[in-house]
Amino acid sequence: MAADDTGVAAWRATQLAQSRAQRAVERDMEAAGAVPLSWYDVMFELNAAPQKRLRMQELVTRVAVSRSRVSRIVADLEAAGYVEREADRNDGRASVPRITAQGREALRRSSPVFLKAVRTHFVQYLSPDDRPRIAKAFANVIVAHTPGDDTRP
Amino acid sequence: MAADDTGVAAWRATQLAQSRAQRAVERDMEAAGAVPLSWYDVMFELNAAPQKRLRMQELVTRVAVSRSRVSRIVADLEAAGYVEREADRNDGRASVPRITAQGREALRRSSPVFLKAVRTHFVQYLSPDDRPRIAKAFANVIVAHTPGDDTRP
DNA sequence: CAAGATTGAAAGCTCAATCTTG
DNA sequence: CAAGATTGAGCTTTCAATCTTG
Repeated sequence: MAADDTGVAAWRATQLAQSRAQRAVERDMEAAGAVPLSWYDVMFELNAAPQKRLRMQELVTRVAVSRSRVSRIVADLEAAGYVEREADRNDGRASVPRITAQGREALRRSSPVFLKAVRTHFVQYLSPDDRPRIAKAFANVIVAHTPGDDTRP
Repeated sequence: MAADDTGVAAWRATQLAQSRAQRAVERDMEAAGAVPLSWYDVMFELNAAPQKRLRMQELVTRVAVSRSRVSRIVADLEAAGYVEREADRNDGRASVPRITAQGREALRRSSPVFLKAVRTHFVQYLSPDDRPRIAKAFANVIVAHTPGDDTRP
């Protein structure tokens, strides 16, 4: 039990730091007239993808919200003109959102706000050593919770 | 900008790892009939406090949810008999929840479930070196977002 | 009138059910 | 009948307004 202390401490620190920093970033983005953080995350992933598009399933594995939430965010982005849905030639079930020129423009405008907010509220407090270390450590947690790797019923 | 890469990578990894691990822990606790994670967090902090009690304001600085959310959680805990509210002799405005014997019992029962879930879904994937390092690094983020330290209008 | 705390209204998010296609 | 995705219903969380006390 006592041997778990540092593990539980890491857990609690992660919860607190993440929730506080996230709320601060969201506030900054709203105050600056940027897109909401949830929109930003989705558009960022689409923009980084090979053809500026991703199947919904792929998208879900890259962002921190549930499948149904992603559906609604993409619907909102589509209504805003930031995303268009394409069909997959090989699989009619799939829905493949792609970021539009307008969407890239919105992303471009929001990007400095996002980067500054993340730096101000989060990155600034981590030593340069810690940054890649944290990214790498958490990558292990993430893959463990990514469908396909797990022992699932 | 390129110099920020590791910082942003740390940000994204933290968001993903935290949200996935938290949902997994919540599922395990519910499946095992333990108290919800949000209840557990609040009761844990009350139990760790000097007199097994804490002013609402103090409590808010120790958990990862908003002031109003803590109000509602404490109300629910009170309804469940896990917490009682006391008045502060020196300040009639304050509300001072204290964990009851029943609450401590519930905490005791849920504790192994919580610890196992956190180990299984989170701690296990961090190297023993990383654990205290992450806790320490994020402590800086947390204090920066704790009222009183900040330059606030 | 400021500070501690609660509450009403609304937004965010998820689960389970559903729809569609392989 | 399984897999990809969306949707309806409902719980969770927050924001802003309110109530109470210093």
